Amino acid sequence: MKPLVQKLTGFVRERTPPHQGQFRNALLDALDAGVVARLHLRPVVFELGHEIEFPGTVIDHLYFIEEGMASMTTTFKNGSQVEVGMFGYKSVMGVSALMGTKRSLNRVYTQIAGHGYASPVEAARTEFALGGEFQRLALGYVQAQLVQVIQLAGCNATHNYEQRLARWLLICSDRAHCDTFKMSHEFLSGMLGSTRSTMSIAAAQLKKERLIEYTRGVIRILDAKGLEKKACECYAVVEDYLDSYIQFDSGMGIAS
Amino acid sequence: MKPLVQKLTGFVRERTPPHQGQFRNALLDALDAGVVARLHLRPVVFELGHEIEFPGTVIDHLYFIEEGMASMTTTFKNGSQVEVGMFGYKSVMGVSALMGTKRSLNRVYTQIAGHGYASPVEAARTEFALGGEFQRLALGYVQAQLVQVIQLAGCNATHNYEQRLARWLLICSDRAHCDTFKMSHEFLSGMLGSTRSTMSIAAAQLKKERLIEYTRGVIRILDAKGLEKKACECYAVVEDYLDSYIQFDSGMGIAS
DNA sequence: GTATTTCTGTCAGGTACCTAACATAAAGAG
DNA sequence: CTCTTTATGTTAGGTACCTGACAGAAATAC
Repeated sequence: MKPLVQKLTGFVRERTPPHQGQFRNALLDALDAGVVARLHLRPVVFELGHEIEFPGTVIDHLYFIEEGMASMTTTFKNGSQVEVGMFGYKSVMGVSALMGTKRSLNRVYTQIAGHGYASPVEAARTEFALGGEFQRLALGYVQAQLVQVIQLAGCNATHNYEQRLARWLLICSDRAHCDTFKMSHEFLSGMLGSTRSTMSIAAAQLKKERLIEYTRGVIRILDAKGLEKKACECYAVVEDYLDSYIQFDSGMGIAS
Repeated sequence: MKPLVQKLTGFVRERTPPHQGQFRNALLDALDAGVVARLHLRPVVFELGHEIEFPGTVIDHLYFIEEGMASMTTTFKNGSQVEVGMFGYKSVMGVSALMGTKRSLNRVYTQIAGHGYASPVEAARTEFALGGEFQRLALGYVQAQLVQVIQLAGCNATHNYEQRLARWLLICSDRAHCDTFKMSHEFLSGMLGSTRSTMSIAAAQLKKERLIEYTRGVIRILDAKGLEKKACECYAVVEDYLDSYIQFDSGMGIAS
């Protein structure tokens, strides 16, 4: 089996910055300067394929992505992997360390190179224990992660690969603020738990409809709106929630 | 489409009680009497099909099951439902109310009738804010729920219906402490996002191997060990974590 | 008792996806 | 430039599952 992690540098075209504030990580940006100081942030670079968490390893830092994207996968006994989460500039990685877990339960690794900040887990735990804004946002993010994976579980049981590919590309684009990624069909098949030939067929269909274009390992989204129509509703559900969890007293209960 | 909720009274044979302590809900049982008093518990009965949470509705109580089982489902636009979580005597329902969400996001309803306790959400929030044992356990449970749904997402993408049916029956048995359930193949197909005929074939195979037996809407597990071999590993992963989250400083990081 | 409903067995025809090849062409290595 | 590697197109044959249907039998209603 080919390695899932591949070279991905270059080709990441920047879109508009997400915030006017100090941080491009939405969660950090929502925090007061005093809180941020107590998190003892240290800038970090996420190199392509860098393993951020590995099952069984002690979680020693929380990570806030500013640019780039990371995936969480679960590995089955037979060695096959499936993606079960995606992290970007609206995410914190390692929150399970605040939930009573000492060691990582899933593999998390960089899919699109970028950078961000690390906070030592003791500092984060101390700040969390104060019960203030940081606790509120961290818990809000945990809930957002739960919403995502709930939707994913349903999606995987129900929707076909063309829909799921469209969803994946859109989420990837949102997480990383870019519409062009360096990734092969082989790689995508690993993310969606499918096969290379199935991905080629699904991708060819999306290309035919002029929603995406690609050549040898580079995919670009041409028509995000059209892709969204093609994708299952799971994309919208997940993104809507992620957009809302940062606001205090938000519509996080969603009316419908 | 037939209603998913069906009559289920009777046929629930009791197994050994889970605890020697005061509560049969594992989480309540782990709490000090003082904490329990502050939760303002009120006994409740979970009648079959009773809706415990509904999307968009304000969460006003947390519920601790002592007997019985409840499911969480997600509903797609086309009306189809898939189960994305199961609750039993090791669970709390409504924890998202402690995570910053006011309104329920998914439907939760009783699958196997039983009873338990309700705690008004204000009391639970106040106790949670103290940062003590209750907070620790509630967060541990949220993490356990995350582990479950992560595994489910992978399982739905990877394993076949025979394995998934075996897993479902085992989890159901664990949640409800019983090995005989009143539920039809039609009902099971709804839970697993499949069709009645597929479930009939999968169930017939398990019956042929003498792992289960059934007649017209009543299923009994004959050989839990054998069923566990048949089931995918997802069953063991989920149950192991649920067994461990209550112990303080537990193996919740799991070594492998 | 009879009539109706519910549950399960089964099957025919179809779709989605898989396995596992083989072919082609672009990119990269030397 | 040549050779190798990598990415994609494509296909043949097979499996798992779906749709939709029909039949028989058990449970329930009357």
